[in-house]
Amino acid sequence: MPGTLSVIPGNYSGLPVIFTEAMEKQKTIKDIAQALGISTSTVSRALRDAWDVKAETKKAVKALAEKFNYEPNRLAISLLKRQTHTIGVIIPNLDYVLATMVKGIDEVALEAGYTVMVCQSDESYGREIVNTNRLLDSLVDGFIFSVSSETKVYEHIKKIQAKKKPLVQFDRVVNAIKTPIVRLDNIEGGYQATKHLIEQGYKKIAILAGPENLNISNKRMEGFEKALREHDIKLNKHFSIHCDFNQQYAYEATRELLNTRNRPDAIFTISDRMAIGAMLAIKEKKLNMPMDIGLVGFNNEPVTNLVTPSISSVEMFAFEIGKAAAKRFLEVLHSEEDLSDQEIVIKPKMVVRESSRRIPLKDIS
Amino acid sequence: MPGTLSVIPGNYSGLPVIFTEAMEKQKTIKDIAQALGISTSTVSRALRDAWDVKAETKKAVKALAEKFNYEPNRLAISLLKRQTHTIGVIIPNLDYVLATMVKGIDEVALEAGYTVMVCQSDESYGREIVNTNRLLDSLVDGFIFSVSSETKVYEHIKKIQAKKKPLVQFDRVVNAIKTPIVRLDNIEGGYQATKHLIEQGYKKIAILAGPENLNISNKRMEGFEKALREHDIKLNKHFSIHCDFNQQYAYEATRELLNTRNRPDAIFTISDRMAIGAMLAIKEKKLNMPMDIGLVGFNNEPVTNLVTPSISSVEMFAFEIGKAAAKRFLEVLHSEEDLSDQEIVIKPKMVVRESSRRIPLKDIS
DNA sequence: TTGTAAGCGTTATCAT
DNA sequence: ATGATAACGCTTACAA
Repeated sequence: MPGTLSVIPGNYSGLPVIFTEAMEKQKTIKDIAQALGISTSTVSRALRDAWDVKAETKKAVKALAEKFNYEPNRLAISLLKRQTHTIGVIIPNLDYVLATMVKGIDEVALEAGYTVMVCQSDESYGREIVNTNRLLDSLVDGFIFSVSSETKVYEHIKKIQAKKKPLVQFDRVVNAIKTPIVRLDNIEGGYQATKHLIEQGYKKIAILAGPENLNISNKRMEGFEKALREHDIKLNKHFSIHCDFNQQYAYEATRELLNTRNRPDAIFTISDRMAIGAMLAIKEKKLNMPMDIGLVGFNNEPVTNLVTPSISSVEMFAFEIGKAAAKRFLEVLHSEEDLSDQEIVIKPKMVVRESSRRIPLKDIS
Repeated sequence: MPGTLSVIPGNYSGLPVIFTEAMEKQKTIKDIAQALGISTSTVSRALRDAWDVKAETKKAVKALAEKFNYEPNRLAISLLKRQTHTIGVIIPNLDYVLATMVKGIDEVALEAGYTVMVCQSDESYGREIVNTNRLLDSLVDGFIFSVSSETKVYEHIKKIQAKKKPLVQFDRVVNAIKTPIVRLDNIEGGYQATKHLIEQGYKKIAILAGPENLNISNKRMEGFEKALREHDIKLNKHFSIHCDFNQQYAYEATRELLNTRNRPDAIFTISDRMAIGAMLAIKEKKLNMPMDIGLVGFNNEPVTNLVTPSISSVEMFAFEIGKAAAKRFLEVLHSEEDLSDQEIVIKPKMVVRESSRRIPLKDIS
């Protein structure tokens, strides 16, 4: 919908805005100054406990400020200081993983006195652009960014950089854009999952990856291939499938896979939602997990524990990634050092559950 | 943590902020005016296509604006106009339901040219206050609010009203605060769920409700009681349980329930997460659903379809509620009418699944 | 058709 | 210890 992309600066809605009569004006420094018969600059200094203000004056000012219910106007300060103490967060959706990451970002930002503006793009490239522009002209101090699965052109992201706004990428990152990055070690994640399946005796392992333009998709697949190579398992082209990042597509892809003559004996999906899709197809075929077929997902979402059989998955420490991203952002903002070639890489952890445990654990009582 | 509650106005982080040398100044109207040798007011008017500007001048101004990559400074405009085109959204968490509602809010807000600032309080009263204050002094144009389960005192919300900021409550609303409201018909939801259980032949129905201070909790229970009354089932005090709004507590409460001599033959939980908790306890007891015991949840989250047996649940149309809340907010903002005694009430819909279907459907082929 | 000037609320520089 | 003034970037009477 290209129509919605064009934004008329300054007049977004077209609707009239009513200034309610009753709306009592918020008191300002000027009001205090007037009431006290002193100048605004003195008030300003008194309020901020400047050393060169008489104690007496300070007390009077503060008392009146209290009484007036005075609150400084952030807008005015922001305009003057050219910083809004606001972080723009662009994310592709609000699913479990991203929501968890946002919580992490939130926590750190709050602590540091920053407010977070979260814009979710619904995996739409167009909305991502709109959101970026909105936040850009809301004058956020910078961005913490995770691209949508649809995004293949990065002009809007480059625009952030052109405006010299601090920018940190997290989770779904674009390597073509040089910024500080906080992400999972996705190769390792794919590797761990696949290695685990191999160790459980699975020989014909398929992978359901996300769209090809998505970095995390390719990296997890890279880890998958690495594990196969290390164990001298030949790569079967038909077992490497790119499909859309959701349950339905994973279901369909799995159905096709299971209908081939030489069907896989294990499936690794790069998200838990996809694992659920795969599981539905597997159940439909009346195949037994983990005996007939193994299944491993990714993200370690709560749902993996709720289904039967429970689904093995790769824990990605979403909350930690969020926190790290926010911390890194604050560092970028407050340091002169160029951190744009630095990556913070979080190690994933394989969590084994019923869907892929053929060999019982011996060392558990 | 009362420490984090105190905010020093204007200096939140204490950290220094570096103005990068390379940071090329964003061009302003003044720059254009200077370059063209005309006044800023003419530029301002030209940019906004005022009638009283010569076509020629307009063209020149616009061309240069383009070339300069000019973008109006929202902060300055906001300061002048006293409105930020920003909506503050306060929510207790980012779980499925709220995330879905946020999507709805987002969609409407985006369309209307508003940017949304979402602050999630993690069910913490303290964080809710901090967030409210932050947004308040970020000068959002108003609030769309849903209280945390911990919130029992409403001074921070009253503060919003004292500042005459438009305020719409949605989903988890507080009746003590008089505002426009958008919510589910929770009584009806509780009623539908319970009536369904009764119709399936369950006689001893328990309810796991959330905390008592939560409106939705009490309303759903009210519906529950209404259905029982209508069917002449006596209320058993021990079957009405208030527990915390999460899986763990629901699990524990259910365990206790099932260990009583006269255990219930059906459980209605007012959220799906709680239903999951209940289900775990039921499975642990090796009771069969729906035969030995029936289970109905609330929210109709995707997970209800993924577990075995699938869980019956009450669909609450979260996305629609979000959209309606945003629409109502815009109405409040743009109209002089007082809408604060109006409620928009969305009707829920019972979705029957395996966990409570004892009587097979006849009219399905 | 264009320019001047005041103002939004604050801070900072320089006088006094 | 305090005040006057300019500045942040923009809009808008009002004057020209």
